[in-house]
Amino acid sequence: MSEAQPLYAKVKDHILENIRSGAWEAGRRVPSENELVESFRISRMTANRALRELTAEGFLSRVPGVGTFVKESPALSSLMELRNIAEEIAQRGHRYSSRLIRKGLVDANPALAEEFEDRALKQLFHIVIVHEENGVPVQLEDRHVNPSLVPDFLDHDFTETTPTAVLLAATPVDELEHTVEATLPTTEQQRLLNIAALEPCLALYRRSWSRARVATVVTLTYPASRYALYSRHRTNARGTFSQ
Amino acid sequence: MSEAQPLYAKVKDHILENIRSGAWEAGRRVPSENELVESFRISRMTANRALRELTAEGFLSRVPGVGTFVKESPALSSLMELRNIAEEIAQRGHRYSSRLIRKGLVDANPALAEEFEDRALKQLFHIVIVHEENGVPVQLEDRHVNPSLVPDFLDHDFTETTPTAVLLAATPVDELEHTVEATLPTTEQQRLLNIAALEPCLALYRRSWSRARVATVVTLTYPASRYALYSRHRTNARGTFSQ
DNA sequence: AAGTGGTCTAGACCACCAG
DNA sequence: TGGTGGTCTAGACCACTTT
Repeated sequence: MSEAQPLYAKVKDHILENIRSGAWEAGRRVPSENELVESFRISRMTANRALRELTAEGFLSRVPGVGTFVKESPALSSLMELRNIAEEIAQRGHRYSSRLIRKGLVDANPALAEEFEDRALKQLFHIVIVHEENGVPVQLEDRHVNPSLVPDFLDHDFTETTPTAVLLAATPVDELEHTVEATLPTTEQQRLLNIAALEPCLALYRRSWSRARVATVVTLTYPASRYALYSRHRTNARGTFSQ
Repeated sequence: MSEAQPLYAKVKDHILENIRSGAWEAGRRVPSENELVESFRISRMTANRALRELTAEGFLSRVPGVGTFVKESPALSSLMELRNIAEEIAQRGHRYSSRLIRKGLVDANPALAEEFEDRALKQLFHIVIVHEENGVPVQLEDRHVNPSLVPDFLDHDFTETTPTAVLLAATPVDELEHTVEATLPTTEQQRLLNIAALEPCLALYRRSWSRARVATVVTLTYPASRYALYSRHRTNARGTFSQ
């Protein structure tokens, strides 16, 4: 299980662990480069790389001549919350159901290995599920999961628990990437979602990272007539908008 | 003007300049670390840092044993941020242009008054703009603006400054609402965006509040083939996700 | 003066890929 | 076999801040 890990990555993990666990609160000073050199028995360049990358990633801030500090974690905006579709539908007072279309192990190909940022990846879990609201298909979920991060993924019966719930319980989500596109459905999608060929769809593509590795890649397809993505949120007090 | 610049930054700038200018197209091999060592008279670690950072920033991709290459820059728009589309396009090294279709004062109707949460609203600013990337329409902006919040809105010439930039400069953004839908284009949209009737589009509807009042309501229409919405963010260190 | 981060060097070893 | 990227070291000089 435990891959050979570069030294700078070990240092980063150690620091992140302390931040995530709450042991090091925002504003707290983290070990200096020289202190890391001693405690990890590494060169200063390696310690520097760990602190520099964590700074670039937004976890730390550095002040020359003073030290390195845990940064306030910015309020997360909510357009793309990881909502559990079953709960979302239940919240609207409707009946949730699902149909499991595919569930199994598939061989990786170069494109999938690239998506998972892991050349060595040989096999992946793959599931396809249709989620229904009052019996009407509203979402087609096509998901690949990294077996090394969630080895027991296929043990679940996804009629009772959604894949999202399983994954959230199994691994922390450190980072999310979303892409939203408009598409016309493939013939298979038309069949599974029971829609016309000219019904436009929203395709939400999402990658989730856990501990610096891609845990799952999913494409969610929504018929336009039955679903829209929505969010509303207050902006952060500092008004931090790009430009 | 010319600040003292670290060596790795000079190397990064040199490479970015070549990418932005189009001299180095996507897929093209960039100089190897050893080649940079020779041409810039730097150490390999410095060359490595430049290439590694540009890779982390999404400009390059590296393949061990093979080389470093200019990455495709897909047209992607951040969902979460209020990005200025002109800067976004410029950032990709492409040419931004726009066509002003409509600009003026319109009477409010009940639906608009409802959207602006202000029954007393009598008139509104209205603009329609087509934004182009390398001369190709990529976004249709249909925007209403609350005159009481941005009285001088129409004084601007939107060929030089985008409406987003004008609004961000004029009022703080306190709250945002987004809805994303997939649509098929109306005939007018087909004409303005120069797309086929069967080209699906993303419709991003956004309301912005400033000081508890709706400042602007905008619908941004993107042809699916030319644009996707994109966001990537780190989750809060404490892992605060809904559900 | 001592400690901090910011940068840089000139080597090194390794895994990987190509011809 | 030679080139590539990936990592690491043990030094170094600098500007800066704190004591």
